[in-house]
Amino acid sequence: MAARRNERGSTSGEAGRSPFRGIEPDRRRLADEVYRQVLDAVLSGALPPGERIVQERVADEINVSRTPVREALLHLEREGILVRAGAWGFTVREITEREVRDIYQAREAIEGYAARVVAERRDPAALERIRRTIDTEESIRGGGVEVYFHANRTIHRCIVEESGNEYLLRSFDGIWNRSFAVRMFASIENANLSETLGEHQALVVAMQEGPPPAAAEAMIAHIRDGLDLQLRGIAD
Amino acid sequence: MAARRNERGSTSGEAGRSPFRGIEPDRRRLADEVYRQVLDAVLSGALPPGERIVQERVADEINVSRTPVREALLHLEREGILVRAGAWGFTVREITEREVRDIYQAREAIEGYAARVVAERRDPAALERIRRTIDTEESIRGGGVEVYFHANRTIHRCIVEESGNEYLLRSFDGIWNRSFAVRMFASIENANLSETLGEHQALVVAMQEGPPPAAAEAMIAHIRDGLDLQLRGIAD
DNA sequence: TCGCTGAATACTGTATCCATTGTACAGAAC
DNA sequence: GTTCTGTACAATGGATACAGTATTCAGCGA
Repeated sequence: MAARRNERGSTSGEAGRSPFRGIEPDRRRLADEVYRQVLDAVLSGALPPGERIVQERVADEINVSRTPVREALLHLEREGILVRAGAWGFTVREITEREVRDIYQAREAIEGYAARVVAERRDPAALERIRRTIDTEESIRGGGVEVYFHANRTIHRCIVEESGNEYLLRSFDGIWNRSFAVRMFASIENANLSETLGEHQALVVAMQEGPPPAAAEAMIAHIRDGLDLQLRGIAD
Repeated sequence: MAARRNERGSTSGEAGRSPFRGIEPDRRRLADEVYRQVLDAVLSGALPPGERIVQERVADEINVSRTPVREALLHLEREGILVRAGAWGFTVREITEREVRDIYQAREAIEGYAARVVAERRDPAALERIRRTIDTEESIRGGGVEVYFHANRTIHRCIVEESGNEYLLRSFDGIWNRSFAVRMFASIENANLSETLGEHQALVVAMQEGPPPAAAEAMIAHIRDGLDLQLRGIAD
């Protein structure tokens, strides 16, 4: 279970000057590595809600000291992924239906406004990138709920990226990490997935042609559909 | 300059059960205390942008070890208040005009939607609390820019609180801390302050009577006025 | 059998120590 | 005089040692 750190490609943006690529493009702090691993474990479901997480245990598992583990867990706690469980370390935070609604509502605020900004700019390059992202991600059929949600997230994140606002993007990531963390999508049937996937191209049309507030409303309606889907899954 | 930890009052919320107030109602982690103190120093301007912040120096000043200081600074870095400055520790992050615009834009997303939610609920108690908060805060005339901004923040935060959505509130706090941190309001003239202060009651009317999207638009317009004020201040 | 008490235990929070790294500066070579 | 190199230094990242606290559980007495 060695840490994988070679994800970053070459720094192609400024290539051609030197025969050497940076000698440590993957240099990270151990704390970041631990953060990533624990978050992945939560997102993948390996650490289900309620599971106890003890600093020393984690430290032993990945062969580091408690210091970086502690930093990573505190970070995850501040993000709302973990909660302190008194004298028993941390646990993965449980989620309530109320919180599912809050998450979707916050998404409406962020992503609705991002759609509005994109519509205001009406930048052809941005719209084209969004369109291509949708084409790519929607073509990935089959593979279950996790694949679907990854595709959906990629599409929605792309729109927020194209708003060009770092603060909106940061809020987006915080909210989506939370929602993934609790695996709120576990109960959605594959059969329903295509319902919302097809709506994305309509969003692009709204951003490209409609007035900006209408683009926001289209996004909000789209997210509300997703919430209905989610709540039906919970009810079943 | 020893650490002050006796700020929390008695736990009045659940009083009456025991004649003793918890023997450690003020029990906090040192790291939180350090976080608070450094953040306050940044917000108050005692640590201006560009100022070097060294862990050991801070630790000496408030008589703790480097460990809690380290945690606090890393937390502030993740929130975007500080940036790492290579071998010179941390510094308070500078801000660009572009970022001022992004901050206001993100506020439009969050607070605009919060106003919409409040308008959708149309809860008399919530509206009444907002109205009272506005009355209280707007009555505080004089005292300079900092007082004005504190009042303004209190009013806006109250509206987001009444949306009842934890995620919106969390995003709100993150954005406002950032904006305070860089003291982006330093250049606004007192003379202009009353311009926007008077608009708040109109917001309540919009939330109480108008359709929810109109309440959002009213809030967005109000924030945009604030941005204009801010940018005029920068230009001067 | 049930409740109370006190010790063992299992954690986290804090302090301190060590290793690593990046910067600056002085001195030597060209 | 300029540039390169080696060394000193400053600051962080990580490991480990220590202290405090909350929980559990065993044992004792009513």
